[in-house]
Amino acid sequence: MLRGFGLTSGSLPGRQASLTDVAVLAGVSHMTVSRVVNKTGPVSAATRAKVLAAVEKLSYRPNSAARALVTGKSGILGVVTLDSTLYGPASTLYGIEHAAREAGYSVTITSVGTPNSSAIAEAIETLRRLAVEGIVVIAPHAAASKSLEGAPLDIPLVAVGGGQEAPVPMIAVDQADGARRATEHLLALGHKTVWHVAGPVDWLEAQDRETAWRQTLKRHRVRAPRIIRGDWSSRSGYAAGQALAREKDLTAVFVANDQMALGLLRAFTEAGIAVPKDVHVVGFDDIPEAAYFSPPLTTVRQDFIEVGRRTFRQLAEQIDGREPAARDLVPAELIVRESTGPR
Amino acid sequence: MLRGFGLTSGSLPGRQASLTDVAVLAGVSHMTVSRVVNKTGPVSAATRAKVLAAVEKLSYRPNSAARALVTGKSGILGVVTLDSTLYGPASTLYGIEHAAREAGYSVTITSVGTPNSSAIAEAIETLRRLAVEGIVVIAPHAAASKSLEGAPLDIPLVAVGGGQEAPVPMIAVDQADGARRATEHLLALGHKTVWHVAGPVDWLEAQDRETAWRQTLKRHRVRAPRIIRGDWSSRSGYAAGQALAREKDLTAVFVANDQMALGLLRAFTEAGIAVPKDVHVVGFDDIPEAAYFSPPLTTVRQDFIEVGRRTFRQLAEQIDGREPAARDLVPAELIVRESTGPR
DNA sequence: CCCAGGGTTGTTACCGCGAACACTGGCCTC
DNA sequence: GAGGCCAGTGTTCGCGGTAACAACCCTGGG
Repeated sequence: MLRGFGLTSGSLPGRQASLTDVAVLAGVSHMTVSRVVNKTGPVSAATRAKVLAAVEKLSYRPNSAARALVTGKSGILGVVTLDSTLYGPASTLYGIEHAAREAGYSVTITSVGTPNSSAIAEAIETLRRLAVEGIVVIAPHAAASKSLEGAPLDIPLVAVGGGQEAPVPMIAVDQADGARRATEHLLALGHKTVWHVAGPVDWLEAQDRETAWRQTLKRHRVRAPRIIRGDWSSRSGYAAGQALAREKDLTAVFVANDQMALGLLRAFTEAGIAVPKDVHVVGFDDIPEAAYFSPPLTTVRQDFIEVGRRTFRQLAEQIDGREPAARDLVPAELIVRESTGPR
Repeated sequence: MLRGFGLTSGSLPGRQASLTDVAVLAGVSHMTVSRVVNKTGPVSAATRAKVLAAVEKLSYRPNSAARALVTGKSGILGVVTLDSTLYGPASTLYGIEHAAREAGYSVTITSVGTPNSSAIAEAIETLRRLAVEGIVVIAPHAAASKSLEGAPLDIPLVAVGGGQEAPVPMIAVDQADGARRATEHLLALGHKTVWHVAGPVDWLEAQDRETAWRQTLKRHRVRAPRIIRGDWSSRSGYAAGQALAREKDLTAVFVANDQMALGLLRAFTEAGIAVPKDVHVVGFDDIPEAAYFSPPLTTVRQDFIEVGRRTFRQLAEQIDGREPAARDLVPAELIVRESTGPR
C-alpha cells in the first residue's frame, strides 16, 4: 500500500503532471480542470468525475510557483527567530505554525544567531525575496526591536515580545503583570525585600520584568537590593546563586527565568542554603521541567501557544487589509510550588 | 536611516518592480538586467553600473515564484517535525536551517502533533505541493519510520533519527554507542547491575537505547532488571523514580533522557535516596541544564548541530543527483558529572 | 417559433523570469 | 582583406497557472 502518497500507477513522464496534461487525458480544456481543482465556477458532475479521475491517474499536484506568479499570493509566511532552543521562542514558533497551517499558509523560518539590526534586516530581506505574504519577528531584543523602526511598511509585519514601544504591531505575554505577581507573591509571604536575578540588559523582556519588580517594591515602600544579571542560562544562574549566597539578608529571590533559577538552586544547595526553608525562589516561564526541580519551582507561566495563535491572527488581519490592534498582551499566571512553600 | 531595508526614494507604483521595469529605466533589455542580477554572462562595466543604479532606485527584488516556475527549482527545503519543544528535534531543526541557509536554501516547516503514518504522509504531501526540492523528516518514531516505507521516491528525502532499518537515507546520533557508553560507565564503577528507565516504546531511539543497554549487560553477564518505561517527560521520570525507590538492590540507573532523569532525581530526593551516595544516575542528551541538576548529571551528549549539518549535506547530494550514503551515524559522547561521582 | 438567460465549457492573454539562440561589432589571424 | 571568434546585447519562447471574456448548449416565456 502506498498510504496516501499518491504514487499510483500513473505514468512517470519524468516530470510532474501539469493542468494541461490532466486536461488532455480528461478530454477537456485546462480551465475546466482548474475549475474542478479549485472548486471555482460551475462544472457538471460528469465532467468533474472525468477530471478527478485524470487528476488521480497522473497524481497531479498544483504548481505553487505558477499559482503564486499569477495571483501574486505565495501562501507563505516568514518567521524570523533566534536559533536557540530557548523554551519561549520555540513554543511560540509552533503556535504560529499551527495556526498558519490551519489557515492554509506555510511557514518558512529564518534564524538569526545574534539579533542585531543588520542580522534582522537581512533575515527580513531574505524572506521578502521569497515573496512571503507576511513576516513575524520573534526577537524580544532591544536591538531587534530597534531594527524594526526602519522596517518596510509595505508588507504585513508583526513582532513577538517586543517591549513597550515597539514600532510595529506586537504580541507578547504581559511581562510586567507576571513580574508583579511574582514579586507580590514573595512580599505577601512576609519578606522584607525581594532580590532579583535579571536577564540580559539587551532583552526587552528582561527589562520589563526588572522594571515591574522595581516598581512593585517601590509601591510597597521596600528598598530594592542591587541587581544580579544573568544571560538566561543555568550557568549564569549558578554564578548568580554563588554571589547571592554571600548576602546575609537574603530571604527571597525572583529569578527572570526558570533555567537560571535551576542554576541558582544548585548553587544554594552547594552553599548549604535550603529552599524554601532559608530562602524562597520564584522563576519565570514555567518550562515543563520546573515542577521537578529540587524543590519544585514557583514560577510565572507564559502561554506561548496563545501568543502564537494571536500572532497569526494579527498577521492575517493585516494581510486581509483590516487594521489590526497595535498591541495585544496575553496575561501571565503565577504557579505556586514548593520553592515558596512553608519554611 | 533605513538600515538596509531598501525602501529608498524610488517611486512606488503600487507593485514590486519587475525585471522589465528595471530594464526600461536602465535603457537595456530585461535579459541584460537578469545577467547583472544573477552574475551570469558577460556585461560591460558601464552597463552593469546603469543597471545596478536602476535596481537600487526601484528597490528591485527578484520574484522567486517566477524564477521557480521557469527553472523548476524553488530553493525551498521542507522539514517535517514534531510540534514539541523537545531539545533534540528543536536543535536538529536549527542545524538544518543553518546549513540550508548558508547554501542558499530556505526552510519551510510543517509540524505534526502525533507522528502517525497519515499525519506524516499528509505533511509530506503539503510540502510537495509547495514544490520543495527536498524533504527532511524529523520523527524518530516507529510509526513515522514505517510511514516512510511507502514514501515517494521521486523527491529527495532524508530521515533523521529513524532507527536501524529506515527505508530511506537516514542520519542519526549513534544511539547504541551512547547507551553502551552509559551502561559500561556504570558497570565500570562496580555496580552489580544497571536499571533502565526507557522512553516510549514507539520511539525508535528509545528502542535503540534499550537494546544497547540490554546487550551491554548481557555481554558483561549481568542479569537485566525489569524495565521502567516513561514518555520523555520529567513527570514520567518522577513516577519512575517513585517506583524505583521501592527496589532494594538499586544502585545504578541509566535513564533514557535528561528530562526524565530530572524527575527521577526529584523522586529520589523525596524518598531520601542520595545521588550519588546511594545510587548513580546517568541521563541522555546533555541538555544545557543537565550540568545544574542536583547533582549535576552524568549524561550522553548528542551533537544535534552536526546531525543537522549532515542531514542537509545528505539532502543536497540527493538534489544534485549524487548517490548519497544510505546511513550516517554521529558518535555520542559520555559527559561525566557528579551523579556518578564518588559515593 | 424566436429570443433571453443561465449553466457549462473553451480561448486568449498575461504573470516575471531564464534558456536558447540571433545579432552586432571590433580584433585577430592567415 | 575575408573569415572567425568572442564579448556584449537583444529577441523570442514558454514554464503552469488564473482572470476575463467569448461561445456554446439548453430551457422557458412571450
